[in-house]
Amino acid sequence: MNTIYALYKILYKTYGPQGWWPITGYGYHKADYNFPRSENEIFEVCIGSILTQNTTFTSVVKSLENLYAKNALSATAIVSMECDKLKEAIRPSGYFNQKARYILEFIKLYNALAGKVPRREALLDVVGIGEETADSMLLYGYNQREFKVDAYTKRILLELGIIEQKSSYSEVKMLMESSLKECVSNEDELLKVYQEFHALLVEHGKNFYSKKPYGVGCFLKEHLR
DNA sequence: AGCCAGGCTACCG
DNA sequence: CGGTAGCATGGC
Repeated sequence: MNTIYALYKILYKTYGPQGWWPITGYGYHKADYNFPRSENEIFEVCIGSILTQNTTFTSVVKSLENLYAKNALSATAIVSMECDKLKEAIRPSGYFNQKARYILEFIKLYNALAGKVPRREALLDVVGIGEETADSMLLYGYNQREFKVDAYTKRILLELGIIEQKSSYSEVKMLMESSLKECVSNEDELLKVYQEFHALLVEHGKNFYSKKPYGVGCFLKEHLR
């Protein structure tokens, strides 16, 4: 068992299953991996992935509920909305001008897919979709084995001395994926580990890595010694 | 009052 | 290439 997988086991034992990605009208679905359950739920995860950029998820929930209340939580409904109405609905998540554009740009690709799984490269070609957002859509919307790296992931691994400050997104992603593949041979199990691990890192990050100095009281440091 | 949040683009050197 | 201002609202 390598360090990364050991880290996962500690977090899972501490916090348990997280049930990401939460779905409007249902919420988190702990220990139930049969999500998303429909085309519209896949779409919702993708839109949520854009909305959550540099924003708390509670704000995203408000935006998604605004869209839901307008019966506009689908690709066809959003493109037929007035752009100002879209902005109004997603306003709570911040950056509503750019995010409205990003959503409309994404929908072009989404419609062209006709239900198929997008290639990572195709997602990255969409304005407003960077590496983390692409991996978020693929991992939680399309159940693809793509590890999602975020600010907490880097912050925690840096504090533990596992990566360096200058480590790039793809370097961290590859480290996580190669380490986990060594320990988890079953592909379905590996997908679950990717989904839970990222959520667990966020939960742990909120607890010990949101304000400086980072890592005060973090028990991972002791466990990995 | 000020800092941070489940980032990305555009532009700089 | 790596580094950073700007984007905007809400919560604490």
